Amino acid sequence: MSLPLLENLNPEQRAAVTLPHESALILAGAGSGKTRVLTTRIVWLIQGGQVSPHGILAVTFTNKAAKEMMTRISTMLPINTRGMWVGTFHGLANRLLRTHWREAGLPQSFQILDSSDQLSAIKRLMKAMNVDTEKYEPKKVQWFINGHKEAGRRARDAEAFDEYSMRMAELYEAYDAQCQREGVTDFPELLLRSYELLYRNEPLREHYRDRFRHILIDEFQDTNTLQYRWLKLFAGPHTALFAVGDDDQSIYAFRGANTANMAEFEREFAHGNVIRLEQNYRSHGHILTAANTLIAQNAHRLGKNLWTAEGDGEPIRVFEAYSDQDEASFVVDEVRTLNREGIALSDMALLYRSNAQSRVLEHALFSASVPYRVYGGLRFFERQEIKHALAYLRLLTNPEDDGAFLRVVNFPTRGIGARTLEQLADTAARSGTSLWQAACTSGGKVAGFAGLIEAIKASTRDLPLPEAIDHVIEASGLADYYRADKEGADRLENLNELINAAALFSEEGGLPDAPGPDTAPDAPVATESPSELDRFLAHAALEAGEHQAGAGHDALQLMTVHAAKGLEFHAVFITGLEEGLFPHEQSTLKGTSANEENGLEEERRLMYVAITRARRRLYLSHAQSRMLHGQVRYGLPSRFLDELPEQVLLNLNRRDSARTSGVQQTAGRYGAPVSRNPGHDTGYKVGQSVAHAKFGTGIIIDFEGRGPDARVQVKFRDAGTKWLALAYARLSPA
DNA sequence: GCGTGACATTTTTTT
DNA sequence: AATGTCACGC
Repeated sequence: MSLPLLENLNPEQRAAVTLPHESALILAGAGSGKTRVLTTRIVWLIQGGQVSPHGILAVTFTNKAAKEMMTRISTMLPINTRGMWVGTFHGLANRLLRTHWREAGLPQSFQILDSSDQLSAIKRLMKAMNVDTEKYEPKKVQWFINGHKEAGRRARDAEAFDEYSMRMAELYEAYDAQCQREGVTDFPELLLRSYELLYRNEPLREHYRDRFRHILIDEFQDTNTLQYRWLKLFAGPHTALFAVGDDDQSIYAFRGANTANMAEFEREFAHGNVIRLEQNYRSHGHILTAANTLIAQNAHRLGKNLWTAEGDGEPIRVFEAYSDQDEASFVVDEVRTLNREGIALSDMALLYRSNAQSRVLEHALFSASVPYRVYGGLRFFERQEIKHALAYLRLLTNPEDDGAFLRVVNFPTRGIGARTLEQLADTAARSGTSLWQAACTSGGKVAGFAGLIEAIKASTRDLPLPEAIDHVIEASGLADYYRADKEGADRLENLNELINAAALFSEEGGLPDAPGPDTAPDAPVATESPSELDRFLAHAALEAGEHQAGAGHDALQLMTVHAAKGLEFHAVFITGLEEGLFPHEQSTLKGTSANEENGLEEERRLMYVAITRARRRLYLSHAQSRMLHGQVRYGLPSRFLDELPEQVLLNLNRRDSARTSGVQQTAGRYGAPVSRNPGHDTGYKVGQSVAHAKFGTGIIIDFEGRGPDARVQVKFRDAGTKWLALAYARLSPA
């Protein structure tokens, strides 16, 4: 078969695309055309008549990736792709549960809690159970529950060996009971519940196994235990699994991703059917060399080495700033220069390890009037006014939802306080009903609220979705509340935006997360399709919304390294390359030495991801001092800088001789003054890098005494923090 | 019942 | 620095 489809593929890519009907593992390095191979394979399978769109299941991790895949497929394949199941794990699980809600033991209008809803639900539960939240932190409980769910364990399967874990398991069980009572699920529950559904229901399982001939999984290295088992349930004797992944880009182990799934998949399914995509089409040579050298220091790898047909390109620029502000000014200068040379701002990325670092950078960019856009942070559907509006909607469709009830019963304030609610909760608990039902039989202000909800329900029954939402916002008093608030203009605008989002959702038919009416014939069991409101609410929970304004303008891209995965830019700045920040201290400090090692390796993979985002130019910067949690902290250069081959680096500081010899210098080249304690003529100052014969390199973080008594506190990179007497410790400037 | 001020607490992120 | 939580007083 000679298809134009395959023309621009290299031999490995072509081999992957045209694999026979067998399971295979594709080890695809950064920039090796992974998404292209995946989508081209789907198109190739359908075009060649090997499978109908109906027989394809394609799974991704993010909505963005799912959309991207869908778009690419439909441009290559001008046929109806409706029957194809393409989506995120959670989106597909939701689709399954909406179709088979009865068999899954859920109410038809079950709602989905996001992380913060889940945390409130846990706090509420713990309060009702009189659990000491000092001893059992709600966050830890959440972590415990989700961790077990993601490993496929219900409360009764949770390991409980001491008082603490037994109590945790009890809470887990009670939490699940509460969710069931209220008709809500959380994110991991979607997966676990649909897993159990297919596991127990053989006819249903056989139906889907027979249907899906080809299952394709993107970013396989990010799958957790439950997701892998979920996939395996779908794999019948006639199913070919096509897993694409890169173990070197696994950066979500901290939340349960299990890289071992790749090795296991190779053993269980691929049977040596492994294709490596190692040619990188993205970056120039020096950048790849740096990435390869860095990642080679990880012990646990499947092994892979990227190469490029391009030349070496430019060296990697390394810059040491005096302070975080100095670093920010440096970035601003370089960005402007590149922009003047014709590089679009949107083709440059400013990366950092943690969100807190963006503040200083934003400030500098704002002062210099460089347009920028920050990714991450608060998402659209997570804003409080949106959550309030959604809670009203949830209550309309699912009155058992106590969480939604509590969120809005007194917002805007209706004089229903803690005391009243306590009594209401008592009544509900005694009769074993929901707060809503208790409210319907009570009097006073609570009855007023119940009447309000009933009235809204009646008047929105026959309205189209956007108008119904509009009515809810007005009738609930939300609109008036924010109109009265002098800082409520933005919130009102967002509420309007919610109506727009609903209108858009209606137009598009609500795909791909929820099944439209067209998918009902797929099901072996007849079922009513969910209401548009239910589908919209699921959409809101599952796709928190990269729904941000200003996407069309040329702006510098700011984001965490995590958020940058899958993207590429002409120029990339990786900032804050300091010990403790990147690698982050939290990732290496906790737990056993094995955990520490794993933590460090994950940080290194994170650095690998960051480096491989760059096509042509890469900047690495670190600062000697940085404001963190309101205090100045002194940090050593990240060990990752030492792990890069020197011949591909260009030290920008050396061009400025004043910087290296300038012991007296107290201001960075870019103007930000750095405060330093006078060293009392000892030749040492706070913030200075020093070397010790035994402890290695470190940085002076404090100073006390003078003359022969002078002592310095040094934070060593590897040996911890120590006080040293200058008269005895043989320190030397480093 | 509700608003205000003192207090502690800070990873990374998607769904 | 900034944000959320909690206790207290009106």
